[in-house]
Amino acid sequence: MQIGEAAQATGVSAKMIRHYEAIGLIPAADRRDSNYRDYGHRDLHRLGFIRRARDLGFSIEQIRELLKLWGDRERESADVKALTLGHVAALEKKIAALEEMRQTLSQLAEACDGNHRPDCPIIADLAGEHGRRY
Amino acid sequence: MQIGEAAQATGVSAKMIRHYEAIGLIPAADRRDSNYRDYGHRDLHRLGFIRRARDLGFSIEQIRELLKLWGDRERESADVKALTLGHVAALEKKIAALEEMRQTLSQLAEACDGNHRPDCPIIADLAGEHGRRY
DNA sequence: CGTTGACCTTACCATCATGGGAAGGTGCAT
DNA sequence: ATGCACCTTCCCATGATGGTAAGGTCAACG
Repeated sequence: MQIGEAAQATGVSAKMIRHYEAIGLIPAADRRDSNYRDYGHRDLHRLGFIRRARDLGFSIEQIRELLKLWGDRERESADVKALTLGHVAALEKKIAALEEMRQTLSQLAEACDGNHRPDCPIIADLAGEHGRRY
Repeated sequence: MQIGEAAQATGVSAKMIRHYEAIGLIPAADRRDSNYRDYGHRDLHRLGFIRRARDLGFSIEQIRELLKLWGDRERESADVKALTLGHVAALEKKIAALEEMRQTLSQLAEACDGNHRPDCPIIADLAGEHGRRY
């Protein structure tokens, strides 16, 4: 199977498949006489795994670790769980930060008339004027 | 005031102050005979504005727009509000995406024993095994 | 057989915001 | 005058992804 078909099948772009190979996330694909990369079942499975992990927000390095664990018959589920919980904690931190921005901005926007006049609590806040920091 | 002190005072790194100047977000700073950049009150105020906007997650281009509006006596608060609400919508989208990841991963982690055995619903999910997609 | 078009190859550049470091100049205190 | 802290510019790196250019491969169609 050529790279384009593998990309289609797994939802990982051909561009990214090559990239993952270049950074050693996946082994170098077999090549045909044409020098085209050739993918089989195992490769597709691995790419699907990566795709799913990316969708869940794992970083490339975390995925590298997950792939190692996936292939390790001696793995302890505790390791997988720890990695996952670490990622969940990072997600929560990021969510909290974005949520705070959203909250602040929503309140400022609500206080803004949004008319043709220039007066605007949003600009006032950014400019560091007294009434800020909702 | 030298760039280091301005950085200290505004919380914007010297590195970024130079960068903002290079991309035209702030006007080129005055120079002393030494060729050192020299900052005054106006500059600090502007940098503080940028800092606050960055903290609220606005992109550089959005900040460029906000700065333009800040300095525009003819501005309409509606424009500021619209820009802000657009950003809020983007934040909400991002939060929702992260929240979904968090939710899925939390459930998978909860279902994982986290012991010395290899069996793990997290790996199973990533590998595309049947019971996945919580 | 020859051309076309879809696919592949590598290599380089761009994004976005930020930081790191090198190589060298400035300025003040000892 | 030596040292140290600060400044200057320039280039490179991050993480994940996409774009484009220049060229090779292959199957189909006339």
